[in-house]
Amino acid sequence: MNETSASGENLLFLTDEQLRKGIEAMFFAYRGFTADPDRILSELAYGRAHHRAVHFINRSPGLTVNALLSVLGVTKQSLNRVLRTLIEDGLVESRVGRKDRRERQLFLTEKGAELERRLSEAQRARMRTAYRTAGPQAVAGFRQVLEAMMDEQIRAQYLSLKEVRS
Amino acid sequence: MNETSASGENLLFLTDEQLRKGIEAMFFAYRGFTADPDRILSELAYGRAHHRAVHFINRSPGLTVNALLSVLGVTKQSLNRVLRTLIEDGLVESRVGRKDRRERQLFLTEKGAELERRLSEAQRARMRTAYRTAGPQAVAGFRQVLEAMMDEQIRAQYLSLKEVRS
DNA sequence: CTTGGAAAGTCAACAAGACTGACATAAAAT
DNA sequence: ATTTTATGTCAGTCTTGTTGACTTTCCAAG
Repeated sequence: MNETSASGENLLFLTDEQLRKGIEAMFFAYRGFTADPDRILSELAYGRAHHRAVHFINRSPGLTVNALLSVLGVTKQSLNRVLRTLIEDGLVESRVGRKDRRERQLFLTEKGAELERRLSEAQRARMRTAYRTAGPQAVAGFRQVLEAMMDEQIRAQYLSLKEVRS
Repeated sequence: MNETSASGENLLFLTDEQLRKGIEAMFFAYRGFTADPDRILSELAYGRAHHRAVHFINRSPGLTVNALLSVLGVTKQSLNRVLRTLIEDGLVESRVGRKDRRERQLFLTEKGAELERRLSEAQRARMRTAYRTAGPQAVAGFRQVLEAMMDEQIRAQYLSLKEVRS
């Protein structure tokens, strides 16, 4: 009822109005975040699902289909359609697993890596600009809040990949 | 190649790897951000599109269809399907515009407001927890980066609603 | 060694929600 | 009177999610 009740301490300053603004900021920012890759993808008759698959295959070459659909949070049937077109178009290579031959290991081809670079460069450019505009301290806060917003298991997954691979 | 090259200044610290982590943080956090409302919506055979419509009608009662589809960034055909079900189900009321009788002004019914509260409370709860975990300074940075990530016109739209309505 | 799950992946069919295009109606503007 | 604007609707397409049913491969218990 009293909006100014938290104005002194500034630690418990979470009015519903401020939370609502945060919610809308997420919504609008996410739209900006996906806008540039979306434009590139639509030229090629691909969608966001293709982008995500290519992104994570690039990040972890050789990961299995199961690992990929787990990180993407979709069903294997849904992923499979996307994956099939990427393989048909020669962007992704699917090799039979070395140890377990039921598994398929996924890799980007040179052509796939090229698309990945194009997409992620567009996305990074926007992120870079936003980071520079907001400044280093803001970036740290940005990451902290986003991490706190993730589901538990997802956050663990995310944090476990925080280190750069050699 | 050398990761520590930016460790001194900490102003131009934007390695591709750090940008990639930011991109993934957005992806995973957005999933968390929508997870709670999605669960509620699926019980009711609604989707995210319904949530967004209800959210913005609640924020700006009496806004026109045109204004709504502009803020949502979808076509009228797409919005219309969602809006029709919300009106049929008695969550949204569409009144002929007072000044311009071509326009329809949109309002939540009590039932609609109830769903809005349920959805936004779930979302606010997560946001509140994330904010408290990260702290006030992080929250400020979070908002700064998100604002910088929006498209120009969207940001203007967003900022113009920054003030609390009476 | 065989057989009977279990696990990984694929195929088929369906649904939500986005899109475009065409058209209808009513009201406002010229 | 004519044109423009705001809204709604119908039809059809696309992406990307879903479930269900199937094949191939592995492993473990008898």
